[in-house]
Amino acid sequence: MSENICPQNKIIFDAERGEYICTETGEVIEDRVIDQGPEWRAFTMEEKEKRSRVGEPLNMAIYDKGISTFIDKRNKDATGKNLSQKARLTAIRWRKIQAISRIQSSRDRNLTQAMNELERIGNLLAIPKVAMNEASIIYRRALEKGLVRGRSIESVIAASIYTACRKLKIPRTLDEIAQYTKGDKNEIAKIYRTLIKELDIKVPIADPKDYVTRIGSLLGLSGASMKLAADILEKAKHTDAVWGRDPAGLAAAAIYIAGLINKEQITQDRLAKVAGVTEVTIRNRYRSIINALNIKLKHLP
DNA sequence: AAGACGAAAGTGGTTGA
DNA sequence: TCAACAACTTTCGTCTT
Repeated sequence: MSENICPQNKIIFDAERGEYICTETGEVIEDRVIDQGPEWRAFTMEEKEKRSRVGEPLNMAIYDKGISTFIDKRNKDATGKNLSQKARLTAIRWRKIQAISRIQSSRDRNLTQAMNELERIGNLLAIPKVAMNEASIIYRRALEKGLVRGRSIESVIAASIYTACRKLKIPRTLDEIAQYTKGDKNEIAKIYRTLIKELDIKVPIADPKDYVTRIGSLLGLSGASMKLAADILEKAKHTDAVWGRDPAGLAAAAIYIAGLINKEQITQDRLAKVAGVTEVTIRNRYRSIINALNIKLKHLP
């Protein structure tokens, strides 16, 4: 659909309005996708269930077999007598096959489900292909390392997507990604941190400037104002107005200031909604940036 | 009436003894 | 293990346009 109009990585998804938007031209690629959203999700869920219904009996078959003819380590037969040498060797081989087939099938089932989830979330958020690939690589590595055990596949996939986006500097907030999963934001954040640590992934520090284009285009901001906002952030880069602050909030504040300067004012309310922060945060960031850079606006103490 | 402002209390996670 | 802590949110009354 949209690939023809715009290079894939320039398209963003505005979940609030249910539109795909090109970050370069600000043009709406396809609206009302939200109407399809639920069906998409329902469809996937159905499919997931269908899959599990197909998968389950097979699964049970393997397990039944495994349990009913479970080969323990005692090397005794049913009557308690020791097995012959030959029977013992056979038993060892059986145990190996049993272990391998169980591991492989569970790994495959896991990956199948994970890739479905990746596809689903990726589509909903219009994640670029490169990031999808990156996410799938990250997930596979996590799976090999046993990091998925004890966590939901969906959450680990969500964290993988977030990690891939961070790594490739694609501005997606945790909230946006969490929105389409059952798990909550904090759970995904925690897994994200684990992934970074355990897989030794280097992630560039989130740059508020990356969010300017995104937020700006969602609000129909002029290119000049976006440029100004980016410049403001660049200047504030090494001040304590920026240190350790939420990049989305900083971007929103910079856009707000740029809007004031360029007489292209955007209300804090709208900005807050799009940036995913509160008005109060924007106000705080905006005040500290103004102080740090000594920007003079008419109404200042 | 809408928007901006900021104080004060609340939230949930991290940190360090 | 738990209290202090930082960053952000919620809520709300007041001021400005």
